[in-house]
Amino acid sequence: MRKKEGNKEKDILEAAVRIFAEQGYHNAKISHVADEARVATGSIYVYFKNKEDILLKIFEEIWRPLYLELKKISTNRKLTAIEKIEFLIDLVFDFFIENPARAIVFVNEQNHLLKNTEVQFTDYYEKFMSLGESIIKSGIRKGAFNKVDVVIFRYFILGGLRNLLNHWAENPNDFSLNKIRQNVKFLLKNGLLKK
Amino acid sequence: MRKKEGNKEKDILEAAVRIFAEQGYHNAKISHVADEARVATGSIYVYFKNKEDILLKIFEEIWRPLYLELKKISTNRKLTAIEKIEFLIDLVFDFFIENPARAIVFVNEQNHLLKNTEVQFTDYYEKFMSLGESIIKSGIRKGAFNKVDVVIFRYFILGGLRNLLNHWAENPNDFSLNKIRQNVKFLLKNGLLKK
Amino acid sequence: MRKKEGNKEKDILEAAVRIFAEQGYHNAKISHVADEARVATGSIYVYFKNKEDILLKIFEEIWRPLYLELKKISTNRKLTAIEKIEFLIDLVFDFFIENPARAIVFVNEQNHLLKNTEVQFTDYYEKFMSLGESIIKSGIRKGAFNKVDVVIFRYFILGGLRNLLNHWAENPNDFSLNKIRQNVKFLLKNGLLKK
Amino acid sequence: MRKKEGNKEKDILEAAVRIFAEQGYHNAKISHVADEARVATGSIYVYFKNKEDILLKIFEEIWRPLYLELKKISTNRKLTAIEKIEFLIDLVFDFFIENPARAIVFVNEQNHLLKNTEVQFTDYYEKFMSLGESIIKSGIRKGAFNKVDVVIFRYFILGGLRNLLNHWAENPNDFSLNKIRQNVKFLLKNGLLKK
DNA sequence: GATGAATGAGGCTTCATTCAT
DNA sequence: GATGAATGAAGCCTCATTCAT
Repeated sequence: MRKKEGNKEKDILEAAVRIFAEQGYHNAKISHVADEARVATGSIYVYFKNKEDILLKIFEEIWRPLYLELKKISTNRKLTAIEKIEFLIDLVFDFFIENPARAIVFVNEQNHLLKNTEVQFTDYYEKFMSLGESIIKSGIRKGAFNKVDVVIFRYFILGGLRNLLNHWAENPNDFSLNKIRQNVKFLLKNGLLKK
Repeated sequence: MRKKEGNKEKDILEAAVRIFAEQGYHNAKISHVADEARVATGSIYVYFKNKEDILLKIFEEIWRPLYLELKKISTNRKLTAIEKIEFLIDLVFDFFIENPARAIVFVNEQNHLLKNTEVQFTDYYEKFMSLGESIIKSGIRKGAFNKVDVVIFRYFILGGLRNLLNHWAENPNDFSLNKIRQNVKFLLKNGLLKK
Repeated sequence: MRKKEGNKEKDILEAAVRIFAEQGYHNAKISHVADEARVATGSIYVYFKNKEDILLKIFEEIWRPLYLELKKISTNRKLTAIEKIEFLIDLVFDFFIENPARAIVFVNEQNHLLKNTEVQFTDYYEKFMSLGESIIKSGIRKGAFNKVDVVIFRYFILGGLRNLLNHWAENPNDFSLNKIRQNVKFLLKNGLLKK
Repeated sequence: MRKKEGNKEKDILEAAVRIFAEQGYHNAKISHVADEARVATGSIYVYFKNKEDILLKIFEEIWRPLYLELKKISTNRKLTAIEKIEFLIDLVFDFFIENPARAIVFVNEQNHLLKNTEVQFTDYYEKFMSLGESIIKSGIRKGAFNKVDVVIFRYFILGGLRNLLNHWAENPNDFSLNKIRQNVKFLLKNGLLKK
């Protein structure tokens, strides 16, 4: 019996991230992804149902580890709410810093997928977001945070991070991710106005 | 003298915003846009070079008025930096509130266009952003604002706004735009931490 | 406005009959049909939903006229049952004699279509068959015909005709259609056994 | 000496008959046949040159036994011509009654194969047909049968039988094969007209 | 022989764009 | 300018066949 040669599924997924980041999902050609993964076109369909399925799996691979890590943070009783938020930000930055192409795909393609009601977007996304919300809520309850609307806050902060990650990933030399990280944390904590 | 009946160019542009918002630029069909605009498919090409050109014009119609309005605000000597920032936020919200579909297109399709080096994205975008930056810079110089990195700040705030606008436009009943507006202003000014 | 040039739908249908007859439906390529019809590949899809739709329309064009003609025959009060049967046979022969390729498609592709429960096969087929059955039934009732099972008879006679038509269409020189016609009529009337 | 366990070739052939009958040869997938035969896809190609070869072997398995049996009948000096014809019909019915799926494949796929000049269709088919013809001829010579054209007769009768077998195999409850058998024999002998 | 992962040629279909009227 | 029929390049996907184990 012919054995699996290496890990083609992983190869394809990683190639797809690179190609989708470079050209955008809709402009990317399956045959190009196959080339990048050093695999025959048909092999893609051994591992994935269709083009969209690749994208779905990419997002699964984004939100599953992010959720699992955030869960550890959120259940850590030694951390205050603000520390948890800071760790959350670190988590996101660290995750994408190791694979900027993934950041670009994340930023540019998630909305289309979420809008497409035909497909089942990974559950881990909503789980991650809920966990984030509950951290904020607990901070508010304990009197540490201002009384912001958590849902609004979550979309705001995620949108801000996404945009920064995107611009960093597209132009890594414009500013270091650590500088971004510090600024975001500062802004989140203190706002723009000098006290 | 007989004017063009009904201004087909405007009809097409508005139809395209609705269709692109609904289905996404890449999934939208020109023939569908034509139907929505109650115009023949071929007529699209009388007014636009190609499909991408429609999108480009849509963004021109977004950033030109935004820039022109922001210019008025930024040159108003009676306003403080923080007031200008608040007006900027109001400006963006007011602009999209009257046309949520435009918000969705703005959020989802700008990155692809910016990345495409073949096309000349509207200058007004960069002009708008520069103006925003200079307002921040001036606020910092005058000691009113904390010393944040203005470029980082601009991407962060724009990303946050975009994401909120998108979610509001897709689910207008989840939260009122005025509530969003207040929360964003508060967050920007004071941050999350209670003083 | 660009007007329809000639009758492309008819051209395509006729080309498809020829190509499907020559190569079989499954081996036939749409691009080949387009070439044969002197039409661009894409034009096929202006007139037909997909490849199968062409086949469906071909059968519509077979059974509709056959049914309409048989209706005239069956309602003609001057004809006896056996005369009607003879006319029915003539009808089928005359119909295919003018387009042998149509006979081949009819013979070879109808079963696949009938089996495919996804598609709606033309109603005229069943209508035609019912009319044929009722002619036999009336002949039996009037004592002119032997008491055969009409459903069995209908499948038997149609199968026999189909097979003859097919072999004639594939090898028109082996025997003349008129000789076939005479033999079939004789067999149907008198059977094999000499009295 | 160790025999091949379970006779894979036979398993594949029988599985193929079932699958081809269900879905048609062209829609049937080799991998599906392999599943049905509980064999790996690759094993198919150990026993058969390609997909078409399976079909060819199926027809070999149809016409060889039919021919061999008909030979016994035709050389039996105790039988009259009409008895031989009746036995021929019984032979065909008995053969397919034990495997209706085979009847469906026989009906639907033989023409495509016969048309394909690349492949060598089983000799037994022509031998069977010749034998049938010679029975008729002898009946005519001896004055027992009407003077029909034997070639026309053979195509007619075979087509009729095929069509009946097909409809019976697809809808076994519509009519019993024995009833069909009686009707066919009666029709063949006496024809439609009452004497 | 047996396996099933891997292959890649090929075909259907889509749809932005063109063009004759 | 306006139309919408016509075009044809291009891409996703299928699946018979191969081949390394």
